[in-house]
Amino acid sequence: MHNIDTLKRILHKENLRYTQQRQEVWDEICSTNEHRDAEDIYNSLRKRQTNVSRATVYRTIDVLVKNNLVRRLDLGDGRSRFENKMGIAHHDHIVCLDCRKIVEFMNEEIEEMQEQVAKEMGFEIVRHVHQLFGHCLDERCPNK
Amino acid sequence: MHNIDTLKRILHKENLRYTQQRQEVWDEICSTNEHRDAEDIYNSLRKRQTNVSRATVYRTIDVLVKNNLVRRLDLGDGRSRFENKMGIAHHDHIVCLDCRKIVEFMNEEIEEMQEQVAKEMGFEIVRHVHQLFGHCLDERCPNK
DNA sequence: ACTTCTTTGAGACTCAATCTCAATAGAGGG
DNA sequence: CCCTCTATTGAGATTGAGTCTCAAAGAAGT
Repeated sequence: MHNIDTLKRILHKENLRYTQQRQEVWDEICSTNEHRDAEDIYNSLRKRQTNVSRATVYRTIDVLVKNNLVRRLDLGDGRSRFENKMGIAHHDHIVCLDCRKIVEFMNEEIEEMQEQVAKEMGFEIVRHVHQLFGHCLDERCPNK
Repeated sequence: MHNIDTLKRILHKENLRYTQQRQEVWDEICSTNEHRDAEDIYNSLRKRQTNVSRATVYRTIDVLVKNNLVRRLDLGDGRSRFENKMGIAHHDHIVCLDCRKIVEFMNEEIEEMQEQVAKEMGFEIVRHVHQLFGHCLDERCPNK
C-alpha cells in the first residue's frame, strides 16, 4: 500500500525508525477527510483496539506535519485540528459559528494578492492563515 | 478624558460596575499600539505600582474584546495578543518568523473577494483571520 | 542472536487561561 | 453619610492541550 512507503520514506529521511504505532497514526489520519484534533485521533485508535499512547499520537503528528503529510489547523479555540494533506490541493477554511461545520475554499486571486501585499511590505511569505467565520445558510444548521 | 467615558458607557451597557481596576486595564491597553499578551499587560501594570490581579486583567480584557474596544489576536503560539481598537481602521497582520515583528496590512480587494467567496459558499461572514508569516527583509533582522 | 540506539507509554509537568469563594467595594435608597 | 444589596476582586486552585521524563520494549544492522 502506498501509504506505507510514503511513511517509510519520510521516516528514513528524518533518521527515524519505522514503527507499528507511527503507521497506525498515519493510517488513522488518512482514513477520513474530517478536521480532527489529537484527542479525536487518539480515541479513534482506541475504539479499534489499537493502543497508541497520547504522547505517541502527538509525537507522530509533529513528524507528519513537519514533512507536509498532514496540515495543522488552528481555529483559535485552543486545540489544533489535523487534516491529511497527501495529494490535497491548497485551500483555506470557512467555519460556521452555529454548527461548527468546516468548509474549504480556494481563490487564486486572493492567493496572488496576498503575495503582492507581502512583497510591497517587504516580506517573503512562507505560509499563511486565512479563515472566515460566519453563519452558514444550511437549513439543518441551528439558529435557522 | 474620553477614555473614561468610553469605558463607563460600555460597562453601563453590559450592566457592569465602573471600577478602578477596569479603568487601569483599559488605560494600560490604550497606552501603546504594540501587540501584547495578557501577561505583558499585567506586568506593565505592576511596574507602575498598579496592582490589578491577573484574573481581573483577563476578565476585563474579555469585556473590552466583546465590546469592540480591544482586538484579540491569535498568532497560533498559544497566547492571545491584544491591541487597542478604538478608532483604529480594520487591518490584518504579517509576522516575521525571524524577528517576530508584527506589521499591519489592509487590502480592500482582498476584503471584497473574501466576502464574495463566502457568499458563493453560502455563508455570511462575521469575522475573519488573515495572517501572513514569512521573512522580512529588514537589515536588523536576524538570519540576514 | 547480540548489541546499540530509538521509541514507547504512563504519568508527571507546563503554561495560558478560567474558576472558586471569602473579603472588598460600587451604587442607589433612606 | 450610612446601609444594604450585589457585583467585583484577588489569591490560589483548577483545567486542558500539549510536552517531558525515564525505565522498559523494540527496530535494525552485524
